[in-house]
Amino acid sequence: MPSPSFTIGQLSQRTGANIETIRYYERIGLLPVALRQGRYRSYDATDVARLGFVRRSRELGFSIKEVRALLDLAAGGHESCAEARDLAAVHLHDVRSRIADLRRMERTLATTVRACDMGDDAGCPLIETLEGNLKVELRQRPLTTNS
Amino acid sequence: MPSPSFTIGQLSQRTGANIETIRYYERIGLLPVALRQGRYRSYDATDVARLGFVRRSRELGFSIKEVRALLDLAAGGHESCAEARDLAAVHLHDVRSRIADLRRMERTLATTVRACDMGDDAGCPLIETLEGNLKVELRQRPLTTNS
DNA sequence: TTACCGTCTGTAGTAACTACAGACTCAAGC
DNA sequence: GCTTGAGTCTGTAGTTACTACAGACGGTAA
Repeated sequence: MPSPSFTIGQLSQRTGANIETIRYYERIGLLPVALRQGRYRSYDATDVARLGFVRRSRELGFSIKEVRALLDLAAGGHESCAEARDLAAVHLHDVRSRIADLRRMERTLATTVRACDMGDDAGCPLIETLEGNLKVELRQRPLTTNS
Repeated sequence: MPSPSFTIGQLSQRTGANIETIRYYERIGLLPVALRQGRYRSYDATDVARLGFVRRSRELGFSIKEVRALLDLAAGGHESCAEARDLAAVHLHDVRSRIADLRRMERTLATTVRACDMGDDAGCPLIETLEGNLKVELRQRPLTTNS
């Protein structure tokens, strides 16, 4: 018996991908051109799996290009594992360096916001930081000076 | 005496912003339309300061729209401090949630890469994770099984 | 029959740059 | 005086990964 088929809206619900995105993936060849029932696209379990794979990859931060590579590797069987692993390792390195960047931002922002809250400054600590008038790491002041 | 003036290339060197970006900022009104010497743009210390402000803001992850607001606040004097602080606080919250997202990615990637390295799996742990065959949080396996 | 929802194609918009093409200017060297 | 090369100019298009329409069509239910 034929596996049940869905409309694009149903595929969207099942995978969480939005409809425009599904059509976009088809356009760029990340998903195969869908079969038609009349002029409406028609999908089955295979499509759900493939789109699920794409979405999970994207959620892990892989780029579309990387997702393409991963799809190829997934089709290639277990010999591809080392390659897939390397792709993930490179990506992991990238994710870690983005985390480091964001943490630097976080520290500076948190420090200046805190300085604003203490509010014993002639000017605005944040603005002054952005103007480059203050060294970005504000020097520690005794909390007793506070208000 | 007039303050010394620079070409766009010199401004670029002084601030680290690239030339195309400087012209882009002018086009979108983030920097004022530059004076000309002949038909070349001409900049001075004021421009260095303003562009420096923009760059530092961008490095802290503020969007162009937010940078515009910060520039207005900086021009507005110290009454704007509370507003600037709030903008930064909202942004800080945003940065923190991006960090949390990336950390989730990091954990999953690190776990799957490690599982690949242990290599006692019939298939490829990464691919299987992406296929949704494994719960994303891989269960811990005793290290003694390794090799 | 009318209303309404879902789907279709095709195009344009988003953010923040970056990368040209092709023309022009200016200073230095011969 | 001429050439060469570096720097600059304008204007447009490309990048990433979608998202948001407009305007037309299809199918179903009251």
